[in-house]
Amino acid sequence: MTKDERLQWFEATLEQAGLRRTLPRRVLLRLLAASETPLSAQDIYEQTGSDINLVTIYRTLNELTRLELLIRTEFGEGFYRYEPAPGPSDTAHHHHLVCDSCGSIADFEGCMVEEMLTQTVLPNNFQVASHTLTLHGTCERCQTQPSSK
Amino acid sequence: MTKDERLQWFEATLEQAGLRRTLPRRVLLRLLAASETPLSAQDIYEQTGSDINLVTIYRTLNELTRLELLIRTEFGEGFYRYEPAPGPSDTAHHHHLVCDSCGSIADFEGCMVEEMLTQTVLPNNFQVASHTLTLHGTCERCQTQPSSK
DNA sequence: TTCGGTGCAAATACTTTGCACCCTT
DNA sequence: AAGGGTGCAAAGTATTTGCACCGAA
Repeated sequence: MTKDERLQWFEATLEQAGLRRTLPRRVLLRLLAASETPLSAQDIYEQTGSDINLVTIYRTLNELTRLELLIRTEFGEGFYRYEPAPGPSDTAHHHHLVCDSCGSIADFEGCMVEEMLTQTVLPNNFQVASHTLTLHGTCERCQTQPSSK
Repeated sequence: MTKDERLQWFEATLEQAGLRRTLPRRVLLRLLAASETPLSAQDIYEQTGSDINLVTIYRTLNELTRLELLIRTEFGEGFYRYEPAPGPSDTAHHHHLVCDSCGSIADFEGCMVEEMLTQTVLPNNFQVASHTLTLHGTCERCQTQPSSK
């Protein structure tokens, strides 16, 4: 999925939900799509130079998450981080590696949870819709020169 | 691991950490060990009939988590839940099924993430120490009679 | 023109901290 | 006796809500 396709999908989804194409929404989507790692509300606020009200950022993040344009995850820091959803033709979602030493968050592709579940018996016929997998450990940099960030 | 073995492990760990065996700590460990699902600080506060100060509960939960006697997890509710750690002879940890309809949280055994990782290439030689896996979806009850709790 | 959207101020929810007193070791 | 532990009050973060004004359709 290219950056353009992604933006078009965003716009289309907003439209068919009867939502307006406003500046804050576009800015947020652009920022999140360009980011290497999931961003917090505070991160976004700072990256916009405080031009968009923090309350608006929270409201927008909630709205876009409700529309499933964003994914919300908590990495043990005490607040949520957001990133763009994989998209409608979901085939390649990813998960995250969290370094417990420096706090860095990296993506990792090649999730095999789906395959794993075909070999697993779930209690009470639970119907799985999605899943979250986060690996904790130590990143390469922290393995040699501990701490910091 | 029997309930008695678990309690002994708790006491021993407290002792060798130089921590005192106090009423709040015992009560918390007992409550958590007896619970079917992970409990929040508020849950525990209510289950003790408000006998133990909420601040003490938070402090105790942090302390026991630091000692790795408890596992802390966020299930998308906006607060943390705690449950007893698998124990030193960790062989069978478990993960959770969260019903997005009623919010119920159930355990599920038979995690195969470890095996999965042997077949996965992680970026930058990331060294995995632990992982969190949560399945979201619909529980059996909610598949027939939606909503409520 | 019409609602939905935004900003500001204030409120909430969860969690942590400071300090004096208490109790396990 | 001594130092860690607890309770109470207050503070700190993260996030939400009420309301008047603004602006996209």
